[in-house]
Amino acid sequence: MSRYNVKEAEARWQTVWEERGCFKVIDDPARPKYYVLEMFPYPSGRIHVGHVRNYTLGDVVARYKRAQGFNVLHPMGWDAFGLPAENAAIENKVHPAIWTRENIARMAAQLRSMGLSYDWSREFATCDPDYYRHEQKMFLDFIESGLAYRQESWVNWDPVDMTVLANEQVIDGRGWRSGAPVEKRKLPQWFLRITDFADELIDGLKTLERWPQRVRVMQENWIGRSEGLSMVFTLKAADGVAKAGAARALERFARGLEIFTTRADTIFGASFCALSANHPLADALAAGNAALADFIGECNRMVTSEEALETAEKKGFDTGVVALHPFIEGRELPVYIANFVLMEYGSGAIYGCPAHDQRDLDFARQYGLPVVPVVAPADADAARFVIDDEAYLGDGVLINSDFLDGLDVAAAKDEIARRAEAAGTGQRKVIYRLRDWGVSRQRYWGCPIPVINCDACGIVPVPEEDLPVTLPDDVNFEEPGNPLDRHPHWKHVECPKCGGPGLRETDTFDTFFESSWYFARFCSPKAEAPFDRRAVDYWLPVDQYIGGIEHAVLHLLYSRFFTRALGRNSYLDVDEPFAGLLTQGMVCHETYRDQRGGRLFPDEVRRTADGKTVLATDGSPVTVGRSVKMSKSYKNIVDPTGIIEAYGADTIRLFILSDSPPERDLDWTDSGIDGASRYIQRLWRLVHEALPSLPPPGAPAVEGGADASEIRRAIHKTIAAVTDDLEKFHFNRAIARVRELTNVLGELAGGNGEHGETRRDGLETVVRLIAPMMPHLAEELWRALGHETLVVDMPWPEADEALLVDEKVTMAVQVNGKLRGTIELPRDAAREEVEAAALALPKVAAATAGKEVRKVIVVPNRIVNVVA
RNA sequence: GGGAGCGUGGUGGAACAGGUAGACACAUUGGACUUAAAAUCCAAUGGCUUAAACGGCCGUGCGGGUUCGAGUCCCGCCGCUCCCA
Repeated sequence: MSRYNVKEAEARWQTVWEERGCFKVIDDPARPKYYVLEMFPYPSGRIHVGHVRNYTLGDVVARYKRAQGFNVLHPMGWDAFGLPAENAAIENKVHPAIWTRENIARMAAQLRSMGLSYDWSREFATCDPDYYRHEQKMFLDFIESGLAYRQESWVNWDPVDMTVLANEQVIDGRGWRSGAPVEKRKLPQWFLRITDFADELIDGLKTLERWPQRVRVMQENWIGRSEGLSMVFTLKAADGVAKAGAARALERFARGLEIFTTRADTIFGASFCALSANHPLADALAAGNAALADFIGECNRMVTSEEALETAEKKGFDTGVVALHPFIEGRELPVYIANFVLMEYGSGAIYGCPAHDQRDLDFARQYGLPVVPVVAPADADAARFVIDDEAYLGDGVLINSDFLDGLDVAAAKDEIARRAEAAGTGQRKVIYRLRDWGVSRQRYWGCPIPVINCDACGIVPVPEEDLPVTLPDDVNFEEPGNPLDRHPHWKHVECPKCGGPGLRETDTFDTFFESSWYFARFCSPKAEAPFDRRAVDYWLPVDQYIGGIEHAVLHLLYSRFFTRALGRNSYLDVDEPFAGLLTQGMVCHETYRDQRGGRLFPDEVRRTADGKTVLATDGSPVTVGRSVKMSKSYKNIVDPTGIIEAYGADTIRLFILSDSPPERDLDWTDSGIDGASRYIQRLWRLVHEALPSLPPPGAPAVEGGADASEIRRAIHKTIAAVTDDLEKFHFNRAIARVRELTNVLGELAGGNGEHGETRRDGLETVVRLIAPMMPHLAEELWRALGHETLVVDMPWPEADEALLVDEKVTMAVQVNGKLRGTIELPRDAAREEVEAAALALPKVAAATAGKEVRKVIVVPNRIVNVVA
């Protein structure tokens, strides 16, 4: 028997789908829609296995929903702006636009070879001026509606490359490329007011029932809402230490020091105040105090991540200024500058209550400050409750707290807030960890920010008729710095308002800007307007979004915000862009090292007959390391295009879906690929061997007796199970179920031609069930089975409910919870009958010998437990 | 440090809602076919015990608990992963 010619068949069916326009979708309000989207790729040059996994998952969903009768939108495009193109320009002297276009062409061809059901007519790249012109208009509307604003802000500056670095490009305080120490610089930057939507973004998470819980938790933590109290403490110089400088500084803070706390209930345990090194009062005090100025300098050099703040030694500098306790007459709290207080959080000033905050406690122990517990666990002896080296963070009853004594934490917070508000010294306040989104990037390969700076008129938006502001092509990357800024004339323009000399903004947008609305553009990619309202109203939200967990916060949060911002500017009418989210796991592979410890690529090693892993060239031993995420640095990468060439798209698709559930990490193994390939050949053979003994398609089913009815049950149970599995994205289980049915049919294949109709039904069912997962093979076998139609146009098979329940059931019989045997009975047999059959088992009799049967538990059709 | 999750054969993983643990594969071993190999087909495959078993015992990270019955629920440990980073 011949073999399935994978390569020839896959190319042929891809052409057929293309020629017939199978996946071209039109808006049809009369039909239910389903929008499935995979996170579009950055065109880095080649697709990798992670892409293959992502797009395979999406394609299965798209094809399955299509078979179910949905009008499916399944588009693909390119997240085409970004830094790698500029790096390529520097390293290979190729223009970013050309590099990007070439990569897109190569990757699109690779994707096409996978047989994905995209509507390619909707393809676009975000670097198309026709795409980003809309984005520029949106931005101008955001400025108009107050959602975008410009402000001076700190950036990481690489003095050698003369460029701004993202946080992840700063490694140990040095630029990742130049290695030069990074400086902090203040530059005017554009921001989007995402914090305006903080509460909405939190509330919206509750509606996203088809999102993974952990992504919702991550976003909630990222936004970090906390409710607290802002209070003003009166300041004065401590006795005997007043200095001229301090006095002047205090004059500026005559109204007091604003502090923020989420634990106002602990106010009676306060023993000090602490300021951020960047607090204006710190600045003012440092003016007359060199030691303090030094300390502030030291704090500024410190890494200010939250992690570092948690673990670093708590350090402070006593300013000699004291704050008056708002509720204890005459109590003075020393004011420190402390390295663990952030200016960005709250007001940049806190009071410390060491007994109930670990950082405050560490600090108090270091500087010998009092530690007074004011909250004790409800069951503790208040008089003896002391704090050792661990702060008490739990709930409890207030002690040592004057009028708060006896209240619980929540009531105490409330009472303090009430009194502070009544006295005019405080105010309830909600603060967020989330900061506004800085969108300015000092880069060439991005969407130009469409504003002009004029000395006379200030910031002037580029008039709508002048959009898009496009990038100049004639740039060079030979010199450091932003080519847009260096360009001889690009930035020099007339001010649209006064006609005087103006300067274009030379920054471009953060590339998260483009990815925050691409899903909406896919609804009407060719529209003159950014969105055709009828199209977006029909298609949005995305019903199923699929991508990597690494975007759990930024991209997904920005998109949720952007959708709302577009709503506020009347572009769209949905709140949540992605109704369902599936986050796929990483693709992993073993790692290899040679004898000298150098890393090896998987294709540099081979397995010997006795199972050892050796170097392919000389057979020397290789150390096998554990499986980790595929990456260039570990060299544990596999090129999917090579696999597709050798084994076909269906094989790689089957392998990717087979073993691991989509959310979990997937271990890439060569034997897994072989196994997938074997199944494809086996199914092809099974169908072709059966063909001569099958009736023609469409022949009426005939009753074939008990055997045939068993097979029919197996077929319909498989349909029901696979359907359920696909609904829940349990693709690995779906494949297991199909393989089971294949095994059942395989045992009949060489038979004498009995039950022809049933066997045909079985094989056709398998073909239709695998169609979303192995679409080329399914078409090939569908045609082999004598059909003129395409399986891609066939409706999803439906299970016959009547065939899902067995007439006979096998019930397990336990004695005291231990399995002793099974009994076979008609379904829904009477309880007495079941009991009698169970007790009649010799093993049951043996196990209960000499004991009294106290109880018999019968779970209908499942289990009998004899308690003796 | 805080948060989330996960621990099942040699391996990836099944087990819906507490009811026959190990489906489906991979790997391995034995056999058939073949001059031979590949491919394919058949069989075995959690551990211990046993000559062998349609026998017995043990078994879902560890210790306890709830229940007629626990991989699944509860409590306490141990280990790993991810996120905040």
